[in-house]
Amino acid sequence: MSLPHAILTSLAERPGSGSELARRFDRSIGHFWQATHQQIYRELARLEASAWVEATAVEGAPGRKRRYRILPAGRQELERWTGAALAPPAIRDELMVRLRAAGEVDPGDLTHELDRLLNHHRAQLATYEAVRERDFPHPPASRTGLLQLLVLDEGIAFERQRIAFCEAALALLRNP
Amino acid sequence: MSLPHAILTSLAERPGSGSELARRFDRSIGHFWQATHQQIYRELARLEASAWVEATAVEGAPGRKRRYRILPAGRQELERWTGAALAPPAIRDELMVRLRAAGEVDPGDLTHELDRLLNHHRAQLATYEAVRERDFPHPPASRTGLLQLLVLDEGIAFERQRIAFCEAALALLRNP
DNA sequence: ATGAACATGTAAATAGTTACATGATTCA
DNA sequence: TGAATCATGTAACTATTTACATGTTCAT
Repeated sequence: MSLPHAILTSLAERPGSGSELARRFDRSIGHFWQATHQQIYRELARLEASAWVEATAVEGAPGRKRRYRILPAGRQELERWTGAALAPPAIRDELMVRLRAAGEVDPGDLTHELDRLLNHHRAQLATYEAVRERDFPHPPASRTGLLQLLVLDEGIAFERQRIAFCEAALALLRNP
Repeated sequence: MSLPHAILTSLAERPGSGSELARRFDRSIGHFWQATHQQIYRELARLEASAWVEATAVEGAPGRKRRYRILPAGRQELERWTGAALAPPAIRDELMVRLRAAGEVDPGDLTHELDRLLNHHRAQLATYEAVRERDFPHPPASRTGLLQLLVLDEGIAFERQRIAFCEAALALLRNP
């Protein structure tokens, strides 16, 4: 389970409130580890109970906004986890199951859904490419930047692969 | 949640007992939707309660083995699901979170773990390629076969991408 | 002062994981 | 006959999702 460490990483990059983290997740690390705001708030409470982060109330903000910062113990935990045993990914790919099912029964409206999925992946690819142009116009000099770019490029490669796959599946389903 | 439909698909391809399904998952559809034997038994009980599958006791087998078969209502449900709305994948990729973390703290033994992961993906790729040579020496003629091959080739593409990614990450972490 | 937007949180349901238990057959 | 193996299952726990609730500030 990577959520607590994804949050610690995000807070190590920059302190922030729960809602800010939720938005940051939507744009950044959440592309690789999704989380709802409920998950994030619950996890922040746990991280605070473990004394890995601390929170201070933010005056003059709507709601009862709290700003979280990572503590030295939290950074130490993040470092421990970074080098800890790494399991192979637990793959759960609904699309592949669907296509195997489509080999056994009539696929019905699956081509329509594949079209929608194709649009989603094209949009995601465009988003990643825009982020790349904006944040990495030149090769980064720091190790941090190089790692961020490596991960971003993997996102780009993933979306391209998905697009090609959806196109191939559509071609196959449309030519019986 | 695709598990019930992954099981229905597997039973549509061929009837079998819970333990046989668990083994079949390990070799086939489970590469895209993992499940433990406990999950499979629980789900089979649900599918039986929904009258989508039926079970008959197998005489002269160890334990109290039961053979499951898909029923017409189950095939109909599988068909409905195949064309139903398809959500974009919920990505949870621990490796990417690790590498982002490695940009913020000392990566410690991460290179060692990356090496182990690299071996895993190379082995997985070899497995897929062996399956491909064994089961698809010639282009399949049936739609079912074409879809199975499409999915298998996506698995191969995924493993290749992972291997390239692990190698790039290792190169980056080793050259500071 | 009131409604809109924001920030945080509670509660319940579902899904997945881990550890352990039980019954039946096979084989030394 | 008893240990090993196989097949099925129970129980407890953790993680994730979905729906809803509450309090605060800001702009009208």
